[in-house]
Amino acid sequence: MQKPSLPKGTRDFGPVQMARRTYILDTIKETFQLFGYQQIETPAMENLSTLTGKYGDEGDQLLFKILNSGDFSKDVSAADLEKGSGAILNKVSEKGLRYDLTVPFARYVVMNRNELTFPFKRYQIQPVWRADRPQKGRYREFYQCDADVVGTDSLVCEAEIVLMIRRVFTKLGLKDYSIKLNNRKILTGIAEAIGEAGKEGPLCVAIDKLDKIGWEKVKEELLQRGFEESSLDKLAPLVSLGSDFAEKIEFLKEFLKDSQTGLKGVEELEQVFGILSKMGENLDNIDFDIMLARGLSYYTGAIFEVKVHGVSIGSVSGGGRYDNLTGVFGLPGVSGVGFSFGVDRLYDVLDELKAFPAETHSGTRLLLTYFDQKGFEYALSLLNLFRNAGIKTEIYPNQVKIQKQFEFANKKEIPYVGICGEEEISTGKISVKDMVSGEQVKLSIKEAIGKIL
RNA sequence: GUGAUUGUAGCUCAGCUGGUUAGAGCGCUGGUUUGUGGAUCCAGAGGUCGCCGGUUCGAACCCGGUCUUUCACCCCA
Repeated sequence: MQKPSLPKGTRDFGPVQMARRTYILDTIKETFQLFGYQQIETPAMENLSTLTGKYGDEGDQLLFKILNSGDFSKDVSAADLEKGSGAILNKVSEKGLRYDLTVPFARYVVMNRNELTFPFKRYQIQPVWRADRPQKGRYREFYQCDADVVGTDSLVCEAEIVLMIRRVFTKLGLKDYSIKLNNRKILTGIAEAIGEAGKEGPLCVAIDKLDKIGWEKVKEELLQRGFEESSLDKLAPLVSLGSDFAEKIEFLKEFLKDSQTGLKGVEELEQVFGILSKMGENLDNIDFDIMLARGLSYYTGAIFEVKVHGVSIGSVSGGGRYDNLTGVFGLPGVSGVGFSFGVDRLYDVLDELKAFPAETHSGTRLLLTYFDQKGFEYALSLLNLFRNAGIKTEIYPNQVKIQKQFEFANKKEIPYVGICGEEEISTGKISVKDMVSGEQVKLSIKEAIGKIL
């Protein structure tokens, strides 16, 4: 007999964890629906050709590939083996597990373009898999909760994303967090303004580490990546910018005055704020972070990232605007914007903050107990009466000592125990014991239902 | 993928520089209570010391490999 174990980076979820996960998921789901998003699901596996090349070289490495069924090595020659794993991959595997929900969604939109009504708002809550090295808040199997709208470039969508994030966080009782907001065009503009046009990619990667490693180290890294000393001097004033919104915007308008794209980015951001204020909303929890980058290369406009303060978990949500997501699948010119909640990380955050509400009354309310065969049969006859009244009721299935049955109720934190003995049977009643207070009263079935409901 | 780190009873951990039958708390099982749980008391069960191999008279402890945990880098929810 071998000891069973789980694959690296995967977890089981017990009853308590599942109750908490559904609490988070229901909150998110309800919010998405409130904003008019419709749910879809896509298969766990996609054709490898759908997935590869969408996440960069790093991403391709992290894809879980599925071995072909049957004799998977029949097409592999000795010469292929010589060339290494790259040469045999497409001969042994043609499917892979989904890496995120955005790419499968893009595929879905392209395949169903004639049936969909645009702008199309969909949400999707499913697990994704990454062959990453597990760490705190990082798993190989985890859930994403995506909401995207495609077929419109309206900035109302951006504003609504902010509102959805805020609503979910409020419902979950989280107050100390910030929705970091930036615009890819501003980053492009900054690269242009400092004389390093087109290099916003490496610029972002390095600058993203500012909090962690400091300006000096960031400078070092940028020099290594081929940035000019003079460019970095121009960049310096941005790094030390204050936190005031208006101040930042004014500064950027001046700083980016020669960059069409950059100014467009600033304008878009202002518009999002404008829409929020027309909706009667404030800018609470919003943090315009000029240095927010985010890795995914397909973002072209707004970018979001949400961090909860005072916890060791990384970002719990992120997203952005993409102008041409479906282009690779042959449908160009479809703009979209979307974001995603990481349930597993939200769980870790709530856990760390001890912010889960006390156990809800989702479990059994009443356990019917008895002493002997007669009582057992009496209890059986009562089961449906309680259940039909809407009370979650169970009976201890094996005839054991009544102590056992009480212990069972105690461990499962069942609040009421109904006792079926001689006296109760002869009077057609039931003794109901409140397991918290210890009080016990003999009641008619009707009265019992009234008490427990 | 690179560099570290962890692994002893169901859980949390002891186990001194390698030396005889590996311990504790909690939990679990049974009893104290033959119509009653959560508290007390009594008794008991449970471990191939992650796995494989090596060094040694002798390994939980030393060495190598492997898996797993956690962490940094990379990247990300």
